[in-house]
Amino acid sequence: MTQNDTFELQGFTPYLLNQAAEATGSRFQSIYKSKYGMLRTEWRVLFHLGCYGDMTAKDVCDRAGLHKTKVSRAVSALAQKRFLERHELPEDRRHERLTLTRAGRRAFEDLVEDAQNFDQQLIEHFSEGEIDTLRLMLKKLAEL
Amino acid sequence: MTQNDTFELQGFTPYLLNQAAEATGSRFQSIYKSKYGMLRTEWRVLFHLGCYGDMTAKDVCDRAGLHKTKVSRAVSALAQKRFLERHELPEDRRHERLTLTRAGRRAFEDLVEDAQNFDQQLIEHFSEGEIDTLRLMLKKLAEL
DNA sequence: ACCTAGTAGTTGCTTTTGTAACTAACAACA
DNA sequence: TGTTGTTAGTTACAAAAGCAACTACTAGGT
Repeated sequence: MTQNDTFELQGFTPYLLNQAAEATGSRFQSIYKSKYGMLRTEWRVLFHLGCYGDMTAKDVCDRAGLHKTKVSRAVSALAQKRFLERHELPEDRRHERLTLTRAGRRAFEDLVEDAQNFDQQLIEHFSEGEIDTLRLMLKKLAEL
Repeated sequence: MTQNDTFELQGFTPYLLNQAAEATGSRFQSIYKSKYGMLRTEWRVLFHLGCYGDMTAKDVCDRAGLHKTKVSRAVSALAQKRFLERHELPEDRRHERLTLTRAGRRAFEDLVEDAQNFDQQLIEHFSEGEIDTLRLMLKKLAEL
């Protein structure tokens, strides 16, 4: 436990981001996992559909930055839970429109509440200005 | 693509954190992966030893917030690459002190440079005040 | 009509992670 | 000296992620 080079791991941005994301993400995951047995990717797909309305799997990939196999499997899992339905588009039968079922929408709305409470608990440790800065920076870092 | 509930995914802190961490992390990963064939956990263990000096696997677990199986496998992989050596402690033979070899230290020092350059490129998009705020907030979020 | 190229989504196989059970060692105390 | 409880680290098995090949379909020439 000696040694000290100039480099400080605790100041390395990707490491800090990862630690913060891991800590908050895994805590939040336990909520939707215990309630609905959902994986993180399933949660994401559900929320994309819930927040932005019907779209194809490809749209979800692009918006969320997820690989198509991951989305494909998440969609299958959600379909099996009867949280969404797939409808082939007649104008191009390669695409399928994903739509939340009533049960899917209920789950989404339930989890929105949890998400809001969770986020509230996170951000109440900071000032409004800090939160705004954080959000702005994270968005920028995400698309760099 | 219609529908819009009050909840905004782009404002949900864990989601933003995850996107930013994923984007920066995977970009940086490609560096040490291509150079040394290292996985993320291996990189972390290497950097813990390089930055903070010799310690046991347990110490790494506690400091980095990693599960012991993950660390165990990363240590094995690094040992196989001849980047570290394990020495059983005589006063308690359950523990083993992990020490970087010369090759391990060289790899570490090489990657420190990459990390510094990488971080430089990230933070130059922001003001010093913003960076300070970000680091502080991420640390706080990580240990909440 | 046919050929080529490209796209949405799935499937199969490999690598990585997570979980729980295990081994070996120590500590405290009867 | 046992016995019980605890800890560091490994291993075996199951779940999940990554990658590449595949199917089914559309589009644009010729």
